[in-house]
Amino acid sequence: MAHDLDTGLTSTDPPAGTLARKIANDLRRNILLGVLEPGSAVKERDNAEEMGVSRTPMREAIRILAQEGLIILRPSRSPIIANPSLQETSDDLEVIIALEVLSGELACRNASDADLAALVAINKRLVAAYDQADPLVLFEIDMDFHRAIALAAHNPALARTHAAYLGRLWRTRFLNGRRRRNRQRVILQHGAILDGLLARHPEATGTAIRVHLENLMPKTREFYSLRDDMAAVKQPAALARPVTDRS
Amino acid sequence: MAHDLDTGLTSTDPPAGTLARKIANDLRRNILLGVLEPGSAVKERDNAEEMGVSRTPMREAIRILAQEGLIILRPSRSPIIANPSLQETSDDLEVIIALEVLSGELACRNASDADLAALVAINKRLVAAYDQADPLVLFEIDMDFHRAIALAAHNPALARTHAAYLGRLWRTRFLNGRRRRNRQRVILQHGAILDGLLARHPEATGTAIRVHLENLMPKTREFYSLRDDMAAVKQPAALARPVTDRS
DNA sequence: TTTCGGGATTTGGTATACCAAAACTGTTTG
DNA sequence: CAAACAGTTTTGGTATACCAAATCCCGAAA
Repeated sequence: MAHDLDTGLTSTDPPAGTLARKIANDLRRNILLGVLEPGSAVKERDNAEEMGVSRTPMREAIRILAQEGLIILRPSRSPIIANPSLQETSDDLEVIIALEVLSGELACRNASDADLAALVAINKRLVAAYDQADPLVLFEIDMDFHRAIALAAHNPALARTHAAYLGRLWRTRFLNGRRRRNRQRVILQHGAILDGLLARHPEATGTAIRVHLENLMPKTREFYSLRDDMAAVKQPAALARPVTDRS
Repeated sequence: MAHDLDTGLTSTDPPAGTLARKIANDLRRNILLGVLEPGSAVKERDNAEEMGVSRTPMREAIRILAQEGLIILRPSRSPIIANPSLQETSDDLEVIIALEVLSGELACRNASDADLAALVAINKRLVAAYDQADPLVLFEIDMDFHRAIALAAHNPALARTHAAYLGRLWRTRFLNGRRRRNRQRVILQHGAILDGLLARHPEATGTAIRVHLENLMPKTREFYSLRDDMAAVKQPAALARPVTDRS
């Protein structure tokens, strides 16, 4: 199960086990890992032939990824790998904060002992991997933690929506590069969230989640400005392009 | 534009103007109005032939509606019109409350004068239609109001997600029957929301929205128990089925 | 009468073929 | 030399054909 990367399990939508599903998972992995360049076209004909499948399931796979926000569909033009701007990313962040705070509050009311045990176990994994594992592993544990919170709320719709946002944000964070600083802080903040949940204290839990996620906002900004700086090769600001690089 | 009923405009996902889109809009209208019985099967072959189109766009339309939550896809079985249980509906309600409170708070910061003017105009329409219009018109104005709040937040992702939940909840409310009581209260509560927005006071706005939407919770419960009672023809409670009527 | 089995049928999943619109290219023309 | 143009190509949208799994139905056996 290591390195699964299947972040988009929307239970309702496309029947599992179908070819379209497999293609979608495959494409998603390549998108998340950056194998497929953001902004590049996804031509259903070429990709289908390349993978040895027909256009129909490939087409459906593209739609699945589109609804997850990883691919942008354009009228009468090739779909392209999404390349979210800073604005879009912080928009997503705002939404996921609200969703996850709600999850935390609901989890205080609805979580089963098994749910909480799972949270504790994930946290243990994170601490254990503190200073040895590679960043990708840490990232996945981090994702698991947040996913588990949404699951513990026992609201399937919420979990589904949350998972979609988590996937998009995770991809952005991953592609922007992962830093090994601040691990200590992440562990502390996860601990605070866990404390709130174990005490079944909605306000404390919500606050802890909010604090934790709001940390990502300046970090994301930092990543983007870093990227822009690299693109501008430290040229004077007068030459800088506007922040949004998408039409 | 009267009676449009196209609640599912997800800008990203499926290119507008395509046949699949038109079919989806058509199907959605029939589902929302109850022409298509909840729980009934949607056979892509039959429906396609009936509408004089091929299976491919019909298939895609079904997927669109599935992702909106109006149709449930099952492995190797015909998709069926969603028939949300009370539990699922209140789950959706919990989520939309969080989304719309966030929208209101963001709107206090981001709304343009035009956005606020639009809100005021919609509210005026509602007051004007107070005691004359048929319930469907009122319903649409109500939807427009909430949609406009999400739009005023200037967060496209939020607006998209909010619209999806609004569509599902609206359908449930509509199918459960619309009452003409409490119009006065709705108008007052919309007014309170509007006041908060015009004052750009996030807390007041958020609270007003929360109060307004939390009203729906007991009302929804009432509708469902009424429905169950009708199904049981007022028989002794011992014969009542469990609340969830879906597998 | 009930139950079990097998074949016909229904249905979604997949592959392929066709079409029209948009994009591209190389040329022509002012 | 630049801009416009026409033919070709590329590409997504749609229709149709084929396949396999699940279902359904009916008859035979206990």
